[in-house]
Amino acid sequence: MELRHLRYFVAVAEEGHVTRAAERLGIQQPPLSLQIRALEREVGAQLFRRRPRGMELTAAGRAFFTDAQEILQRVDHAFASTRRTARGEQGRIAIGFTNSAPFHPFVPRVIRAFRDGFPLVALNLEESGTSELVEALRAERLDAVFVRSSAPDYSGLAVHFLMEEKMMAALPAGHRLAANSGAKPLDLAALNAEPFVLYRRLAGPGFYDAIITACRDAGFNPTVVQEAPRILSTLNLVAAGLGISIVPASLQRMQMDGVVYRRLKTVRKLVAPLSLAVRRGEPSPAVGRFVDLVRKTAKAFR
Amino acid sequence: MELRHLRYFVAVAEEGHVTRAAERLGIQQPPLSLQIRALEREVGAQLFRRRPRGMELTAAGRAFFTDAQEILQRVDHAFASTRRTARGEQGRIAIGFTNSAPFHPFVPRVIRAFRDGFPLVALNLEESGTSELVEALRAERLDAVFVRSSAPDYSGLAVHFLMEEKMMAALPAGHRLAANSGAKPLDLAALNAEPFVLYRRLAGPGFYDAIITACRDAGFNPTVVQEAPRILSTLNLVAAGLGISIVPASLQRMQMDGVVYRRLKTVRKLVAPLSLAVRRGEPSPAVGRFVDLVRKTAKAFR
DNA sequence: TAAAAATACTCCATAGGTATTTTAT
DNA sequence: ATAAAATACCTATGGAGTATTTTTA
Repeated sequence: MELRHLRYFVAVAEEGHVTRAAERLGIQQPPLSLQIRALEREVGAQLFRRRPRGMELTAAGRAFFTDAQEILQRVDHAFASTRRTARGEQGRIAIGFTNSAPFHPFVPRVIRAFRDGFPLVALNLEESGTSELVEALRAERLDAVFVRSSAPDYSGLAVHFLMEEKMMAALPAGHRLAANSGAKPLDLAALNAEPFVLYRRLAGPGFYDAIITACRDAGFNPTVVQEAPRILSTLNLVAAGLGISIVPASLQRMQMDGVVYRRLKTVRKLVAPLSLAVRRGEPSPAVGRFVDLVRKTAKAFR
Repeated sequence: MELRHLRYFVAVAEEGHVTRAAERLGIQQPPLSLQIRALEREVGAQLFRRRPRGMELTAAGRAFFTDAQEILQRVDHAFASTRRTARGEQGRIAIGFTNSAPFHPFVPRVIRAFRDGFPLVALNLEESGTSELVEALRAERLDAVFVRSSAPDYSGLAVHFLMEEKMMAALPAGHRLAANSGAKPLDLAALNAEPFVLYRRLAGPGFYDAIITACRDAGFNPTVVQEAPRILSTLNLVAAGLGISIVPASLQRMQMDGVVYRRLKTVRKLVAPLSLAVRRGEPSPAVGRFVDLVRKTAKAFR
């Protein structure tokens, strides 16, 4: 049995005449009659009662008619759905974020833009530490990951740099250096004797190492009094007066009581990059669309 | 596109190799390759990524795979379902009963037997007056009707006689004729002066006319003091002492307080037939099965 | 280099066309 | 008598077979 038989059968059932159905199908009556009889033979049941003025569905024919219509409809649906998937307009993408990424205004904005542009692509969003995300990406549990480190082990992955932002000093309110916060940028060396609260090294080695290196370049070895598991915890600890920290500028959006931000003199490498990592090789169309949109939006954002 | 393409596609997707799939399908590799490419061309999307060691589904291919499997499964289902319908093992039958029919023990028994024998045939059961039932049967709202009249207007219908039962006198408890109820059959002429309560003529002309005729043959014109809309109402009125009635023997099953039954001397035509009416012409297979079972069971029942 | 898919061709089964007959009211 | 399906026969498209080449890890 072939779909042709279903198409022919439906036409005859709807028209009630082999001749009229043949006309509609663009073929002649005799071959259509033969195909219908072949179908009946294969199904093993009479589908039509031959009347002198046309064809009438039997009970079995009515049952088959319902199914045949559904099958043909499903075929059309499968074609359309597959084409959409190939164009990247339909599917499912799993996206990961490091804990600090969602605070950058670009990230929620671009996710929203993708949702609007590709409403048939289902998004799975997951927040975790950089190393877990990269592992999940390699294991194909995630398709794209927003990371903020400049260079962990990205082998086998394609990392698209999106943008970077300055780092700022986060000081407890009332700290001596917080006094003239509107003033000129702070010299890193001025933090020389301060106790540091930093985002834990294991979860995201990028920031931690960059800060330590920058301090050493500025001539001192910072005292890290505590590591925090999440970037927000870092600010909570600063607010509690345990020490100072250095965080991406976008964290200013968090108007957190008890924390004052102060610009830092530009130092090479002491920046917070934002990148999008995907697996190397041909991505699924939907992932391709996502990467394209993220890169295009990032270019416009800068 | 034809089902062949779906069958071939599923085989290649499942095997991961054109060569192995061709083997499984019993054809050669080159034509299978061609069919797969033709399918891709018609869908308008690459379904496989050609690897040096086999074929790998693309995202679009995975989407199509799910649909293709469902479609093929549905085709199998349609065939099986249609065959069952043709054999009368599946479908829907609407059956009607006159008000008095369900009291005959044969009726619930045969319905139960059909349910057990043909569990995939859905039954719609409806109880109504004979004329309404016959009209519904002609209008194809019903497929088979249990009737109890011997001869209303059955033109265009096939009426299968199933069995008949005696009529009995239903007397109020304490009635003078109810005294020796275990005694010999009552002569109809003995009811000569009694007030009669009868099942209304409009709903079921059969009983009414048969009783009147029988009484006249016995030499008197019965006084009908009330007509009841349902056979059970008749018994309620008898129990209330309004009069006596003549009802099918199966009504004895209703052990109704205040009603005593008494056998009648056999009188020609004063019997309660039970018949099954269907439309003339070729019935649907399920209806055919039903009629066959009812007639066969009735023969055994007699 | 080796396994697998693609290409080039040949063949024939069968879908479809043409002409005519049969059927049922 | 007539409308419609069935039958008979013919044609040719395209699915499948055989032999060979190309591809890529």
